[in-house]
Formats: sequence, structure tokens, C-alpha cells
Amino acid sequence: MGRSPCCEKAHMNKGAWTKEEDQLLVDYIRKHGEGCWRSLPRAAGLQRCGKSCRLRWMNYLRPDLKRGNFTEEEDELIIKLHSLFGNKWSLIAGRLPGRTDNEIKNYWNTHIKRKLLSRGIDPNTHRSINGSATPPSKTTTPSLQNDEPVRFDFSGPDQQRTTNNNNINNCTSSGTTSEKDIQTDDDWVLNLELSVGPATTKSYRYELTRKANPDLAESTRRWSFELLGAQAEVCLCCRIGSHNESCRNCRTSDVLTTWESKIL
DNA sequence: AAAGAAAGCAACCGCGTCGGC
DNA sequence: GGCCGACGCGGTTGCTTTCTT
Repeated sequence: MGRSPCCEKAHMNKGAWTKEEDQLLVDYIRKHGEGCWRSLPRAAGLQRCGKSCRLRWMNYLRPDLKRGNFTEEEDELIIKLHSLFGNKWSLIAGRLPGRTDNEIKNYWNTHIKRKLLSRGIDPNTHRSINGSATPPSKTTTPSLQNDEPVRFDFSGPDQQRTTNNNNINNCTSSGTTSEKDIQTDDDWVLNLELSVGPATTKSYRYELTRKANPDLAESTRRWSFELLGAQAEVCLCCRIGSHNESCRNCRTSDVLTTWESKIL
């Protein structure tokens, strides 16, 4: 059975929105808030499908949108975030207040790609185009590639992780939970490469190493954080970014916030 | 000034995911 | 557990604007 269309499109407007349509949508949302997009158009008196209304509101009419050119700082932030998340535009947009995923996606495709190419960097891999790896940067990291070891290698000041968010609450794939406070230090390295060498013991250095445990089935394979001599286990779902609400690690905002507070 | 090319961007489309039943 | 509707995301399209010749 095929999916039914999101709305009856026969009598729907398409294409560019008129000022009148914008006004109807803004007025309705101001009055009733963002609710059910499917029923919104009819309630607001619009001949549009809910999807179209949502898109128009999210990308153009929302009052908290920042219009205008991207700043140099935003450029660099987008590049860093893209190196982390790849084409996860909504994730990137979520970290750039006032910018939309669509806007960032367009900006990436029209400006930043060219900018990176002019620097001799492949915008997809964030590696040097001539084939040699780009010199390790304190703030750049490769995107995940198929069958490619994953290595994040960031260093940076870490003065602000003093709240509860500073704890990474780890659980194992069996569902048990353990908590360890992550020590905060000035310099740190987040290293997610398989089969990497021993974590450095240099003080003020945070080494996060994942290791496959060959004794465990893939589904229960665990990965370890080596942290200043202490260890905390991380479940596979966290490692691969598959979110599991029952797993504390997988409440990604905590993890991402913690990581990003170091990375960015 | 006109025509074609390139760039920019809003909007659309299809698919994946999630939650309710 | 499976089905279905709604939502959200990422890729793509196509219209408009700007640039080049």
C-alpha cells in the first residue's frame, strides 16, 4: 500500500509565497502557536499543504531568524561542525542560533565548498586534495568515511566544564549504568581511532580511546574511555550515534554538549 | 544594451523515523 | 508487533538575480 499524500494537492498553491499568505501564517502561529502542521493550513485559511507551511515558517518567517550575510566566525564554525557531523544540516543549524538548516546547506554548497577548495581542502573529507592528510589541526577533524578509522584529535582550552553537564554518564550495552566524572583539563585529545596506541599519560591531557573487545559479540561490544588512568565504558549505540532513549549516553545533547564544549 | 552563463536561494520531493493505535 | 499518519531531514529542482561577454 502506497503512502497517501500528506495533503490533497489538487487545490493547493505551490511555488513562491505571497505576502498575504505569509501574513496569514504568521498571524495564525502568533495566535495559536506551532501546532499540527497538517491541520494548520485549513485553520489559517491557507491553500497550502502543512509541509509547505512548516518549511516557510521554519526557513523564513520565524521571528528568531538571523538574516544577512554569514560572518567569518560563522563560516569557521560551520566548517568545524561539518567536519564533525557531515551533512547533518539540522545538527549544524542547531548550533548556529538564528540560522536554518536550509540556509546553511545552501551556504555550504555555494560558498564554503569553494572556500575550502581554494584552500586545497576537500569539502567532503576535510582532507588535503593532493591526497596527503591535512596537517593535524587543533580544531579540525575528518568526517566519518566508510571503513575508515575514526579519529578525532582536538585540543583546546577547557575551562568551563564545571556544571553537571561535565559528567558523562556512561552505560553499558547491557543497560547497567555507571557514572564517572570527567576530569577537566586545559588540553585534551578526543581519540576515537580503532586500535590506537596507549593513551598518553601526560597530565592535563584527556585521552578518549575506543577499543573493540574481541571477546564480546558486536551487539554487546563495548568501547572504553581511557581517562587519566580511569576507565568508563561506552555502549555501542553511543559510539555509532544510534540514539537509544533508555541509554543515558544516548541522550545525545549531553554527550554532544560535553564533546563540543571541548571541541569547538 | 542584450543575451547567455553562473550564482544564489526558496521551495519541493521522497524517504526515514517516531509515536499512537 | 505491525500499521499508519505526521513530522523532520537531506537532496534536488527551478526560478530569480547578478555577472560576463
